Amino acid sequence: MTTTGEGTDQQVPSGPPATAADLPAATVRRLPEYLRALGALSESGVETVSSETLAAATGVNSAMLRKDLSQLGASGMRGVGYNVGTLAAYIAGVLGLTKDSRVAIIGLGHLGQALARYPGFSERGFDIVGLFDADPGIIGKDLDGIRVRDVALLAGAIRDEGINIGVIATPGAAAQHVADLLVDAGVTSILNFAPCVLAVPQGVAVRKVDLAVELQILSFHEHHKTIGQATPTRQPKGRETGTVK
Amino acid sequence: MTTTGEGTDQQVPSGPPATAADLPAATVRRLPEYLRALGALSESGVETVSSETLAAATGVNSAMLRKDLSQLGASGMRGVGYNVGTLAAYIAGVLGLTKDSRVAIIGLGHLGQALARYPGFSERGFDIVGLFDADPGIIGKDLDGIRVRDVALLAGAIRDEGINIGVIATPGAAAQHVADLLVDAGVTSILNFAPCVLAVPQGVAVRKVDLAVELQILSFHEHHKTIGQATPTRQPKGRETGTVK
DNA sequence: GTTTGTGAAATATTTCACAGCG
DNA sequence: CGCTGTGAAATATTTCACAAAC
Repeated sequence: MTTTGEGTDQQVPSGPPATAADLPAATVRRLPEYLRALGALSESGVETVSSETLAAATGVNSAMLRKDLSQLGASGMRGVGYNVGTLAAYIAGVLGLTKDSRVAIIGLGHLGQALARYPGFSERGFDIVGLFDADPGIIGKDLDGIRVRDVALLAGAIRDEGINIGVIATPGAAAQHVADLLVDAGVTSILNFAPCVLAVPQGVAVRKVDLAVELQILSFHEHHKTIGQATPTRQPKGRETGTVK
Repeated sequence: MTTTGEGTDQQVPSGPPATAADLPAATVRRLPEYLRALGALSESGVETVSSETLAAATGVNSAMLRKDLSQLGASGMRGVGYNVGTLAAYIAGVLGLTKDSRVAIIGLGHLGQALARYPGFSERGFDIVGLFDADPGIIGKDLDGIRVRDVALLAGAIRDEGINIGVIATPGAAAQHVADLLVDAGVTSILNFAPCVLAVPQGVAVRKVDLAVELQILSFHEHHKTIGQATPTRQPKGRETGTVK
């Protein structure tokens, strides 16, 4: 917490980000994808990867991948490629994954319960340390060793337990109230599954995931099916070997 | 059997989309959001809405909203605004929501089960008609009145039951296989929750939702929260509605 | 008066293409 | 050689600002 400006960012052991403050949003969105693909390569025992191969594994253009990485400050070896382990560690550093985050989930209906038990979170360094709900029928329930607490205890828990990410999985009507609680207690990162737009002060990052929205976008493409369709997301066309190569 | 033609555009009650085939992807992504906000307004008894108000409710710039709508072919009344009901019907028509879609969910671990029970799907016209898994311990289980079937029966069910959207909620290792089954049986719209990139032929729309990716993007913002002086983007706001992208 | 609809400008993002390094 | 790193071109998207319509 000592650094100001940008000159002397403290270096973490194996090659952490020196500059990375204002990456393009589009680049940031792709970093987790690169990281996942690198993890798969690493498990396959691959040591080095070319931008072409890594790009194929993540469904992007290789030039874009190189540009993304160069913007991070990561670098490869010409004629060779990128070192899988080094690059993965570097990206993890940029994403701030070197220290685990502490997550609270608010709202433990079906979706919230599924999120609480989703192994992908803890696997990637997100510790779920608090579960909160307003329904007395759910409070007290134990989910994989974590007891659901009354949402009235949320603010205190955030402060006492170092929670820095809030996941809102309540009905839409309650979401803004929960967001206010989170923000007032100092949380600046919110993942919102409720179908509504949250109002938050500047400096608070909100990401929204609306499952029905995704289906509606698919519905659009289904409805306007013509030959030589459009691209919904970044996806490899034709027929390519899906994952690792 | 992917019927290529669509020759006769079906008539929607109050103003079916005549042109809407190749909208910008960014516009399509926002349509479900507009629709949701319009639904909320409608429930409040509001009859007319200005682009400024609707934009605020969806977190976008009003000029962009107007441009989106004009690209759809929807129109408002100058000096007045847009008719809530008419506009909602129009957008629903463009999205192809006038007929219900039939959805299969494959993979009924915690996430798949939560999706199967998520009320937001049926509320918005997506009928979940098939649940499939490969685990004998889950096959036969009843989830809200729908019995989980063996994934070996998937292809037949797609053809017999008119399933046109597949939701993949399996582990990553099984996802490509399931995608192949879906595509071979004629499904051209896939929502993928597995943490991997799917290879599909042209003409198949895939959207991917990776919950851990969202948290990692938040982690990035959390990690790089410093400064605050750098770029004062116009618009000093105390409390904005928005989403970090 | 208010608010839409839209060209034109401003940004952001992606792709191309190639120089230069190992 | 093969592959990275990157300017420059091509696209896509967002915002501005204002004339026209009600």
